[in-house]
Amino acid sequence: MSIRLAAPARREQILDVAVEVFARNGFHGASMNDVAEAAGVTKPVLYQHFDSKQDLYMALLDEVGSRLLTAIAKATAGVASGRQQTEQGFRAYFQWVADDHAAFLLLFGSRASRDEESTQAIRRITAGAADAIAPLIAANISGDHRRTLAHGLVGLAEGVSRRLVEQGQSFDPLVLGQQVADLAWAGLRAVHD
Amino acid sequence: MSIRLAAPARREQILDVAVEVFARNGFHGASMNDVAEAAGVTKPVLYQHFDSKQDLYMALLDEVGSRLLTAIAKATAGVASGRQQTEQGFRAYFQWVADDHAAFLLLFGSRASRDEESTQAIRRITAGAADAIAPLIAANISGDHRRTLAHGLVGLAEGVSRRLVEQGQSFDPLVLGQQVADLAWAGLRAVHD
DNA sequence: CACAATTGTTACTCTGAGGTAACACGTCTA
DNA sequence: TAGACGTGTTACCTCAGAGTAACAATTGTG
Repeated sequence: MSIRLAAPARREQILDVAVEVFARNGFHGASMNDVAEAAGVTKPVLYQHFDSKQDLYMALLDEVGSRLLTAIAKATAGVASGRQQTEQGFRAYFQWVADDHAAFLLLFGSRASRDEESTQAIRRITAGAADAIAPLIAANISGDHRRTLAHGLVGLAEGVSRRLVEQGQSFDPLVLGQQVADLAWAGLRAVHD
Repeated sequence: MSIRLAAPARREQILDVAVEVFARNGFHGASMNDVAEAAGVTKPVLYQHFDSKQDLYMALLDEVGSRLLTAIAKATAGVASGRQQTEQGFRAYFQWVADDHAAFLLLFGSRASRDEESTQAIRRITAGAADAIAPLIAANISGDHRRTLAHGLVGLAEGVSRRLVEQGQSFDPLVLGQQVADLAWAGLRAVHD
């Protein structure tokens, strides 16, 4: 028998290990048994805390995604200039990636398998990030077009991060954030209609 | 009994419909029965042409990915200036997306579920695209760092496309390519060490 | 200590789906 | 028309893995 934990603590612990397991093996590649084993527990315990595998997965996406968006929002909150917002936003993004590779892989890694429901959840997250970027485009283009380009910049951060994480390279989020912000900011200035 | 087709024709037809089916439902969301039904045929026929579901999937990724890389290579081949290469490259990318939404979703859509093998295949494709972009960065930075930023620009195109395709929006690849190239080129110029 | 509530395990059910053996139908050639 | 070859179908096997019922151990409370 494993160490007993009170329900809330067990729930947290399951979430913690499940991020790792799903990040490593993907949704379909990881069984509930795998998660249970990683938590040092047996399968029915998981079902005391989550209705289904899907339910567990969604809880993870929500938790991890809101951590990302919150980090970006906090980082850009007190900053006035668009240039600075860009830099602080990307820094927060890369800081989040550096702090928790598994979280990044869960949301954006190549093995993040997705049914309709989780696709929506992840869309909400990227859309949230894009909404933070869209206002920084000065050019006089339509709101929709603006959002499309903003999604491109979210993809930019994603592409950079995916390579670094998958290669297992360590990086300095401050430096990287500044460099990507340089690129992005200059790019944003160059947009015209 | 369905219409009889000669083996090579049947194989092609299966590949054609399988792109659609996998793009719509993802690897795990689509069963071999689904593919067979879409092809107007029964399951064992699939296994006359492909060893396994995985084998079929890999054939699709290879085919579709090489079409993308070839299109980019062709578009940038005869062009001298980096600025022009950037524009032609992105235009080819968006043209490919516009021509075949399903192909894009198969490789980069949110439902492209991936085991180790297909992850590698898709990495090879994005790496190929990044290799085309990397030399365009003028700044004196390390090759590795250069490739990282290049992967970012691949992600840029991916992020833009994903939004447009998932929203079902039509777009002009020439115009979009130019706009994204404007952004990317200005960004690339701004990179420094 | 008694016994209730909570936490955990063993051992199962059941379904979806990948894969296959055996057979049937068509078609082409002699 | 015989029969060989290529193409397709029916009907099955098999197994991983989600989910659960019944039971056991632990902890807290009068």
